[in-house]
Amino acid sequence: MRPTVHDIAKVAGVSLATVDRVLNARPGVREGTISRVNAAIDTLGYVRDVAAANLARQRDFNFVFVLPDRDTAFIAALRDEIAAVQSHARTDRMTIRRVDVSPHDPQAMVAALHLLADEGVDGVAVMAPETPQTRDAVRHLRAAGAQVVTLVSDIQASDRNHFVGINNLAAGSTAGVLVGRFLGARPGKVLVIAGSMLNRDHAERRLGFDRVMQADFPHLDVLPTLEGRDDAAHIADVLPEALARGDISAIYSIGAGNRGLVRVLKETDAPRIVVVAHELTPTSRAALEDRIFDAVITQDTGHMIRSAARVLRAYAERREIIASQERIRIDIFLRENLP
Amino acid sequence: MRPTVHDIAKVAGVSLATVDRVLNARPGVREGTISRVNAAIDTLGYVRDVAAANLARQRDFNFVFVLPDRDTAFIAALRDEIAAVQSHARTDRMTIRRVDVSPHDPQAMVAALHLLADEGVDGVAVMAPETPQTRDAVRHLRAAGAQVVTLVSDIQASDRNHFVGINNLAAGSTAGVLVGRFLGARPGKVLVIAGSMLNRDHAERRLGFDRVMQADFPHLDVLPTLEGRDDAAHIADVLPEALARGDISAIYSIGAGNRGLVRVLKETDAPRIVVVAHELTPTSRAALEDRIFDAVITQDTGHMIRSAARVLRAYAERREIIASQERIRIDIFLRENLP
DNA sequence: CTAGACATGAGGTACGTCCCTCATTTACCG
DNA sequence: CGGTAAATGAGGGACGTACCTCATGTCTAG
Repeated sequence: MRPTVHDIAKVAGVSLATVDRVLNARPGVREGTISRVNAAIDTLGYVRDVAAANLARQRDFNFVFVLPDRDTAFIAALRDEIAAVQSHARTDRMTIRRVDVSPHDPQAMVAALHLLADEGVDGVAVMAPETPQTRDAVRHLRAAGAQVVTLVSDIQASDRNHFVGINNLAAGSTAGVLVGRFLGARPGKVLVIAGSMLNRDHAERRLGFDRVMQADFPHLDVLPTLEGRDDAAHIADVLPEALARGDISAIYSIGAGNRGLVRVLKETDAPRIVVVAHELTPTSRAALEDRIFDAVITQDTGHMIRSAARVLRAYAERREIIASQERIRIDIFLRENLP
Repeated sequence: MRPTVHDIAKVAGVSLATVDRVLNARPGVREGTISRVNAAIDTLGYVRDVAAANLARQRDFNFVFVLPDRDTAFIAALRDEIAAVQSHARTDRMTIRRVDVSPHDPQAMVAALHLLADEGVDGVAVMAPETPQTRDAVRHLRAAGAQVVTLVSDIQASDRNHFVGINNLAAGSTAGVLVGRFLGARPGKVLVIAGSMLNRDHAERRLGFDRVMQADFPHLDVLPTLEGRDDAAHIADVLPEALARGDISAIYSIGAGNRGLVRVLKETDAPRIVVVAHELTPTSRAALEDRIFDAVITQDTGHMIRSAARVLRAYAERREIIASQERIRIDIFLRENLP
């Protein structure tokens, strides 16, 4: 049988109340007594029964996901996964909400976070650009007692507890290696399409990509970024022109809007182009299956959302997190290993 | 506030005892009453508080991992992850044991499983070859009320609840594409090293590999399997000879013993060979970093062990599993996206 | 020496569910 | 219509922890 608080009390020679004070870091216990209790805890190998604790505490955790209000496939996937977690969360005494914030109004994000802080939520997972304002908003949340996890794109030097996402520099490098090795020895031009270089993750991916290309594939000519605005229609507009300038042997698609890219590639009669893109979505999956894309680099949205929820919960309960479980991998998918 | 059993009783107009009988499928309730209670459950959106339930039930789940007693890096990794889960399991009212079974004695595995069945464990995760005997042993476990999950290598047509592992045919195909595309257009010979073709997962990988090579890279010449017995020393013995026969431009290492492969490759003065191997271990990771290996195809051991534990728990508690969370991916790691 | 602060003990209630007992009502059968 | 079995009600103790109150003991400053 697992030891209980009663056993600790007996072994330490104190009353239940004192054990409770020590366990929950309540004031009014002498140093010496504290260590006596802790010694008893160690010898017994006591671990608090979290289920019973939460039951007694009548604790219902209140977590909120704050996402930009865009309609890319990636955001849609995140929303779906949040919905999935929501339904299972109730079993586990937590309530999860989602707040969508306009990506165009920088003030909106800060206002939303402040609102949540005042509301007294237990934790927030936020996907937001890194600005001095968002940084302060995160600090404010933390000061209000909320746990904060940054999602997809980190907000450094804020007080966030944890970042859920990938190293985008490494992701860009990975894309570079795939493009370089899939092309082989023949020289050629590489077109890079990104949403916007103001976007931190896009800029980092580009940087990682360029580094690898310069170091390992100097025979390839990487063209300046084509800004696709993460918008399929816009990409479909401007891409044909870029392709017409000729000799493009590979495309690296950093951001969203792959539907536009696929449409153009399907219509072009140019020779086979190596394509590496980001995020596994219905579009990119179909493109892999049709051999229009050669590889997709992605982060598992389901894993990210579940990880964010787990981490918020762990911090709220002051439990340790399992680092390896919460590490988001840079997944590479080819046609053959699609999940 | 979440609805409780009391609320159900009120809404359904029955007593607490009846609600309890319905909830726990105890006999002695009329059909009509059952549906009245269920209707109340639906309208209230009641979900059982699993924590409270387990607390009351004084339930402590007893799960066992049964692994072959080999000392490959892969098995070692599994053991480590089991140890990690063990320590966190206590928090969650479960006890996890590990049983190591000789891989050489086919009877030993069956005996071990029968023992566990008689012992009355709540669930077993088993990594065992697929034989009529193991199949029967699994059936016996299930009949004894235990949940069973097969690990790494499936035992089909047994009664197992779930399989935790990857599709090895697809893994082999993935390896094939990587080898083929990394080599480019130039012809050459491809050496395949496996543990033993009697091993189902190895055979499947080989099959997937061959299919892709034939279909997509007919200019490459795939040599017959070199049996490495999953043993580094043996591989180091026989590999130099195979290489000396000349013109090997790629190696696909299906099984264990990569330490031997790395040792030989480090000493050889042959031109750069493309190497794709399985399982991310300290050896293969170092080989990637040293550019001796080009890609490693792997299944996340941590994910697998945690998934097995979660699935056993879910079945034991009769809860639903989240399919996407339990799907084990075929991970591709290059030097650039190492975790 | 004593007031007051601090440390500790003793005991209780609550959380939501499970599971038990015993009494009572309802339904059905002959 | 009585008798019997099945269905239901009423109530309570238990699980392990949190948190509350009140009483008592101990120390220290003035």
